[in-house]
Amino acid sequence: MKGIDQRVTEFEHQLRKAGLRMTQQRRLILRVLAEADDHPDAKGIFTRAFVHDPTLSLSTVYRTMKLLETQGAIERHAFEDGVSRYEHADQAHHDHLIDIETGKVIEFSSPEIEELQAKIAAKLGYEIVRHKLELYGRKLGGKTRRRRPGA
Amino acid sequence: MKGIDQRVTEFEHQLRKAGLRMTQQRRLILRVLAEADDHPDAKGIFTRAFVHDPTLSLSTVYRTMKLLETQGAIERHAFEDGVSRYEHADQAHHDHLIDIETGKVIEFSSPEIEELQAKIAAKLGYEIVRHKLELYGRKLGGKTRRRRPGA
DNA sequence: AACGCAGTTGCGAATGAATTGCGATAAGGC
DNA sequence: GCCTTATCGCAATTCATTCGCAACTGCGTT
Repeated sequence: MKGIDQRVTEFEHQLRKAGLRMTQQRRLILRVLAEADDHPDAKGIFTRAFVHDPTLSLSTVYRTMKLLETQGAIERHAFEDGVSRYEHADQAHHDHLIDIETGKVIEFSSPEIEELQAKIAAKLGYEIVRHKLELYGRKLGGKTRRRRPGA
Repeated sequence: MKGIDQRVTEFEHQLRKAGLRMTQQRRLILRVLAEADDHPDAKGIFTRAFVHDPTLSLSTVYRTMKLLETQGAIERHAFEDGVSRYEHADQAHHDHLIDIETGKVIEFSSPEIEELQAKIAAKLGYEIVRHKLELYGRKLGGKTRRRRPGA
């Protein structure tokens, strides 16, 4: 995993290049995002950041999320709960499987599916710019399926 | 294609069974939906219906959409424009390709992708309850690709 | 054909996520 | 350190959707 500080520094350069500034607030929000291993929404990010800086405002979080998104530093998702959820974008593309009972989000990726998508789009006369694939499911079997120690 | 009147009647029976009523408003909205070949949002449905009954209110459209959805008569989609869009659900399952330039929605289905999805979910210990696949793309080639008269 | 009662409606107010206007503040090039 | 201007905090605003409530209307019953 890429270091958090490194990621912050990279983004700072990116901002500078665009004539923008690296502020305390942005640094803090970036840190919160980098430390998150889930997909928090704006309020969630605000809450976590607020602990470290009680002067931070929710508007700033929203503004920063929009900025980060247009800069390509994060991805915004709209799952079925109606709010926008975010995750940092320095990792490889992946899709999501959402546990409809717990709301837990599991990431996965499938080159085969991507390939089929491209093929379908091409057949319809389109090229895919981006896509969204969300699977909503429930855990199999009463007892949690346990992996065999070697499989 | 199933007749509109037939569809309305079917739904009326479905309502009766649930102790609900077939009202003028519901009949009208149902008709508008059945005649729509696109994916209108609440306001769009309201506008089309309002022509036939200027006493109709937007709240009623929203309420009816929710009812129709829980009754399984329509499907609700949340594409990237932030509003809920609807389509009647009497047809086979399909996914959507959205033209990012025109907003046009094209329907398609791919058993191969569905199969892969199930396989992936199973590998993660899940069974899929439903899924959402949206492709966002732009039309290929400067000139509109024309189908050969026989292909 | 009239009755009655619960399901429905229209209206306006309320909600909640996200955005914005504005005066105050602070980043960072000089 | 200074100055320009991007950014911030706050309150007010927007926009989709929902809700409260009194009036109304399906529709099974008499």
